[in-house]
Amino acid sequence: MLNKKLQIIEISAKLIHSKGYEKTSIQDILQAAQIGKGQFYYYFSSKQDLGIEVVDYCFEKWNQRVIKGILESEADPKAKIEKMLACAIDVHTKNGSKCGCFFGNLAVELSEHNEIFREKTNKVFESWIHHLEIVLDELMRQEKLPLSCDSHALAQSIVAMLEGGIMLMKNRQDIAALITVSNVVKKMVCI
Amino acid sequence: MLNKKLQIIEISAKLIHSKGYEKTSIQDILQAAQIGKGQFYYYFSSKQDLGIEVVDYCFEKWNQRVIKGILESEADPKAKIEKMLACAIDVHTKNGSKCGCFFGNLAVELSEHNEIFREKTNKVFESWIHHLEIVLDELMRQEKLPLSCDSHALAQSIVAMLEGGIMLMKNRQDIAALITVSNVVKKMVCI
DNA sequence: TTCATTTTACCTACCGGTTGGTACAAAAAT
DNA sequence: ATTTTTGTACCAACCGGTAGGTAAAATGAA
Repeated sequence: MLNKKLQIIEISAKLIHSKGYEKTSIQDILQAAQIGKGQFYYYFSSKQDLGIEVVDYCFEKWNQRVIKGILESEADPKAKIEKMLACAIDVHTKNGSKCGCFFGNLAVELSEHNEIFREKTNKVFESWIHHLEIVLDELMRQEKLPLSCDSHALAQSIVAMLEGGIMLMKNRQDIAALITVSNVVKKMVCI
Repeated sequence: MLNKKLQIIEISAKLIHSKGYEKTSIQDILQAAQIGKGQFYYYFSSKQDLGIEVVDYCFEKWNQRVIKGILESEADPKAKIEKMLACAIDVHTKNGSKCGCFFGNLAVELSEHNEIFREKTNKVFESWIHHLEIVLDELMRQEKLPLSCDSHALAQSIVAMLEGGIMLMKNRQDIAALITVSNVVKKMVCI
């Protein structure tokens, strides 16, 4: 039953998001998913194998929601950026402002010592920056921005600002930190 | 010998910075510091006790260098911000662009589940934002900034940008990511 | 259809290794 | 002689992973 496997992945994603990859033990997953060890190792060959499937699954979900659903949609560039910011605030409000960014957490935890996870998280941010850059180009064509810098540097800085803002939010356990930087982003792009 | 204790703290700081708090085992520390377990537990009552002393030590070092040495110095506000950015780039260049921010890493790893470390890392960022805000106020008095927003929001956003930039740098293992956002920060404050 | 065989799906018990931490004696310094 | 310092042996708990077995379902031959 492939449904069961997906359920294990979704439960593992929540645990890894909250506790981190290394601190999430297989025992934690077995207990949360109410399964035995045999079932786990029937679907996944190792903990790392599960981790990779979890990251791929979350990337796909995020890609559908943010890239396809917002940045590549047929809306006005200003509206796209506003939607993107609102989406981030919405997600982290629902998470109680305390577990941070799934990909950012993994990038910080693993990228120095695990090349596979480093590449996977890196692709998320590269994709985000790339698609945001395209939207910024659209925006620049219809309006002059106060900051005269190339769109790639600006896109990268906005992503950095949001990721840093999410980190401050997690550290302070207060969504206000993210809202504050979100508003500064809006001013940077004249919204 | 208090010198030995300090040496253990410094070695532990490097290990924790690179591997994270949880993944740094006491065995790792014993091996790196060439000491026995008895000596370790003579100086520290527990791993968390060591961790607290390490964070306090690093906070003091960082405070001397960045807060006292740069942001509270008698220089021009523009020069202070430039020094601060150059300092960050210098530190992470020396670290090979791959271990990230000591406090940011700990904030991401621990702040959801360990209140003591959460408060300690939070104080670092609050202090940083506070002192940067004062410098931005100085700057605003002598020059109009392109972004019309209150200095606290701007200070918080700049810290977020740098922390996010450091994360992207770590994830990409390339100092260029931090340099890019650093240059955008300069443009935001008219340097 | 019926029976034998294989495959799928899953569980329990256990493995070697590592974790943070303790007990205690030996050694060194005072 | 006594206090400070340090090495060694050990502990229970936990880690990821494996071995070996079981029950059900799918498959094939008669």
